[in-house]
Amino acid sequence: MHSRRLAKRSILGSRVCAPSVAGEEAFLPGVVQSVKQENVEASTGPRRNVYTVLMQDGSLREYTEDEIVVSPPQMAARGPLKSSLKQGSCNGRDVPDPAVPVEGQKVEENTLAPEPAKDLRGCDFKRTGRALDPEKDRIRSASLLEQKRKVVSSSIDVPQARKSEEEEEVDMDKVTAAMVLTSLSTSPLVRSPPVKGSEGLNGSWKDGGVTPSSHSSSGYWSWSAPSDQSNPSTPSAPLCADSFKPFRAAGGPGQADDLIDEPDGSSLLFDEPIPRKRKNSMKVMFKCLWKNCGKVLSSSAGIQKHIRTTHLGRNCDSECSDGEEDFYYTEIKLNTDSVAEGLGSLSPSAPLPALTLPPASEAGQPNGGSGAKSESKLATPLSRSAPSALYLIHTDHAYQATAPVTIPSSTSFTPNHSGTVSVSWQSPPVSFTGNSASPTHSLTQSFGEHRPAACTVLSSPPRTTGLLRKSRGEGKKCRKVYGMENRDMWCTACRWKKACQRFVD
DNA sequence: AGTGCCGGGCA
DNA sequence: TGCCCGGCACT
Repeated sequence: MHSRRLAKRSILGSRVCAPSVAGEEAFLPGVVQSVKQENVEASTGPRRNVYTVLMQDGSLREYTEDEIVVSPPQMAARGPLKSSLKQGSCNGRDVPDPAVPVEGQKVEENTLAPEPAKDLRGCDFKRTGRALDPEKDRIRSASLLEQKRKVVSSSIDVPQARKSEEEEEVDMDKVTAAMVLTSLSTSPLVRSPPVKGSEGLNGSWKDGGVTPSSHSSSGYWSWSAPSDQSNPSTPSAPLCADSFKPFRAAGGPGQADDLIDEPDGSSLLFDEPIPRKRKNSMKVMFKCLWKNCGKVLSSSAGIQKHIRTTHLGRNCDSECSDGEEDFYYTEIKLNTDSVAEGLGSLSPSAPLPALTLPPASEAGQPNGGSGAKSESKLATPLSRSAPSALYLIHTDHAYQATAPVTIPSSTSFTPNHSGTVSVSWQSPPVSFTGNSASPTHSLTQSFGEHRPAACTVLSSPPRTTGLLRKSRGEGKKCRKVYGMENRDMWCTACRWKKACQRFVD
């Protein structure tokens, strides 16, 4: 401790004034070159310092501390160096330790006190100096601090326990910068355009903290119905999602991705690093990014066709596609383990039409029934409504005996005994057979055993009686003509409650 | 409710 | 086979 303090107080290199000739009053300027101690009285007597001073004239002389004074430029007040040095220990406890080697002092000076002369100002010096030239002292203090800072920063041995506020700030800045860099390097959002924070979904696909997109629906990640995307031609990245998609907090990634995985790192939608999943648990799906759509199909062809026909208004096949539809859908991977849930959550939120397989997607198959059957197991729940709709349509047509689908490739004309011709449409194949309805009925009035050929009904059983009855004749009948009172006048058929043979329509 | 007519039973 | 009728569908 003493050595350090002593060193700081070293006057080596200090400008001093010393008598040109010992004992004279004339002082000449010089620079202290070295200090040595000598004991005046061997063991008990006080030891004194002897300073080697390089005088202005180039001569080296030795002076005791009593003989030299600090040079005027540094010391406004002249005085014995000794007093100055001794008073350098402002607290009085710090008496220069004679035992400290001069060399040690030099070393200390070189590293810690580049300008030892300034340090010569002890507490008293500071007081006096300040009193005499406060401004100069202030500047020196500032300079000293600066120098000390430099020295400390360059020294390996500088204790780290205590740092200046500036240093702490610097460290904090470093830490902050490191954190920022870390988050930037790990956050997917940095690379994907911010989209709207939507349904939390979306983030879902949607989500937690920061939402994935600013104007797109999350729909993407959350499977919820897509919100509106302002520009259909430029579907915004969802982001949902996950999007959307939330600015993943630390430890976040992975959890939110359990449901959906993005295989393509280039995708704007699912860009963040995702824990690898077992391949067999992933199902690739294709999601339409069109505004207010969000339809999800299991095949790229299907989604392309959907986009082409539904959004681009092109009814042509893929051959005439220019590939534009590729911009409006994205490929997503679903964890099949949770597909059911995903679909379940999807159904309620997404518009039904968007989830069903419209005829357009099965354009090649006029027969809706078969198309529905061909639907993949996964897509079935999504397209459940389509087949039923078709079914109803067909049954309805059948009921009206004009089944379009089964339009008669051939019509049969059946002459009956009354000379009229009955026309019946024989529907192709299928499972049901029965009398054709109105067409026949209006043309003929068949009696007894002979009935027109049956018309096929696709799915709904015609009537409870099984066979379709001929439509009621519009013309007059015996009952009407003769009335109940004249039943005797009726034709036999009418009496027998059979088709009137007398008044045939 | 009235009417047309099919299907079935019976003689 | 003829007669009769229950019952259904349609108007």
